[in-house]
Amino acid sequence: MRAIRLATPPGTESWSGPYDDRMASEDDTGRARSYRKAADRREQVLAKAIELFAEHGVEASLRSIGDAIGVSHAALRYYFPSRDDLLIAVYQAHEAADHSEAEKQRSLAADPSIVDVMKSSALRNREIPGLVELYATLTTDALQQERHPATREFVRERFRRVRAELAELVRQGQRTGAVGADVDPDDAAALVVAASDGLQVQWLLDPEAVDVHRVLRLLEQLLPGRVSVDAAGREPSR
Amino acid sequence: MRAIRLATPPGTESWSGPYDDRMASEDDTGRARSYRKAADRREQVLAKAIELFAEHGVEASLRSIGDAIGVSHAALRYYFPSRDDLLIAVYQAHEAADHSEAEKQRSLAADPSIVDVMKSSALRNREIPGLVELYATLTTDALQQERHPATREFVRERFRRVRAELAELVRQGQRTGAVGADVDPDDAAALVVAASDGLQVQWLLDPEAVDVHRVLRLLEQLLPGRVSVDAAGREPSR
DNA sequence: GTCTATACAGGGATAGAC
DNA sequence: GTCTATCCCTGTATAGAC
Repeated sequence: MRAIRLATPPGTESWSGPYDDRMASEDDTGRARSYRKAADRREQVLAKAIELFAEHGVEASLRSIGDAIGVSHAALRYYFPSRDDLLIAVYQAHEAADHSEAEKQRSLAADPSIVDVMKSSALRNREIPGLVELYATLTTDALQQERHPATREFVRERFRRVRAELAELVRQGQRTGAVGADVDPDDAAALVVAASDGLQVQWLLDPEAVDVHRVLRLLEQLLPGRVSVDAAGREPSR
Repeated sequence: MRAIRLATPPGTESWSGPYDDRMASEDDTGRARSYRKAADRREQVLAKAIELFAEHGVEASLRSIGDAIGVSHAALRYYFPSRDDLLIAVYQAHEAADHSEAEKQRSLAADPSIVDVMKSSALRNREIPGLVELYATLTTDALQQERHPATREFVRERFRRVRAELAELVRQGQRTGAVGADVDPDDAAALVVAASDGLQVQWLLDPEAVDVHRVLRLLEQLLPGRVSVDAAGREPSR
């Protein structure tokens, strides 16, 4: 239906078997031992959500997910208190998978620049436009305080964390002289995140018109800053 | 209820009087002469929408707007085919007002740089977070093809137009030597738009953490590019 | 502890009143 | 030409089955 793909994080493969009622077994207290079942169900919901978001974009409804696994839409809210929480969980599942992917690549090229990080992230994202759409949606949902309080907190914290990590990379670059000393690390971090996010939105809307990777390369050429660039017109070697 | 303000564009002041049924008068064909009325009604709906979006953010419902002017929510769709069209109209009303404001400021400082344009826009936007929220919402709604086709077309065209205008500014800057010749104008335009949009989202979420104007100034310092910067560490004079 | 039934408010859409 | 009634499909919320 839609040319949108999401990465399937490890451990969330679709559960094709019939409903496995482990509630039948009981422990010595006589209470249903349903922890394992609950965890599995949650995984099943998450996996199906990833699948349907990949197929139909963020527009996939809770009812469609519930139908697909044979429960009512209300049942989903037992595992995910709101649709927002499910969206967040899907994004986090991707984030975890993407992080280990990034680790793998990072071991190849040590001492990455701030833009390197975003560039390789952007390259990976090209394969999963559905996820990028979901991320962008979370980001603006977060602006609507009363309708999306959970999303607001999640996105706000994520921005803080990412900015802090990137600012640290900038400081490292300044110590090695790769980045100009006149660049404020926090400002540079905010700038790179903003550029990266904004470019991906433009790209989703107009893939022919905007090349995220190329524009980020432009930013990379600029970012060394005037101080170090004055020395020479050299390429950043990383 | 909410510390959100939108600019009230000229000609859309709230219509406080009772319902003015000009349909009573007829022209020589005997048909109701309702053009004037329809135009007024549309203005009234638009004004009330601006008011309620300012008060409650984008979350204001069609029903609340309809209630506020004494018609059913379905009636609004006679003037605005969908809620998206109403959102777009509100944004366009702002855009028009903002454009004449920008013209006024531009006459003061001739030959503006590409970032100058975004900087002064960002300064004006600081006063109207509700509008910035609405713009950001339009932008990601546009990604959802089947749910928001009208928004998609509007936003896509707007991005194209803005990028083209800014790219032209970059070319001007390259002719005067203010911008390095090694900077691709289209890429620079996409970059500045992306940074500007992305920063405003981060600012809305965390006003203490991100200073849009200051980060755009950083980008401005970077943007002259290596070629012209190699010559000297001078400030852009504009 | 896990889930269904059900009700409600929101946006979208249509038929039809007048 | 302007608008209401009404229906469908969302996500949210609660009561209660088991």
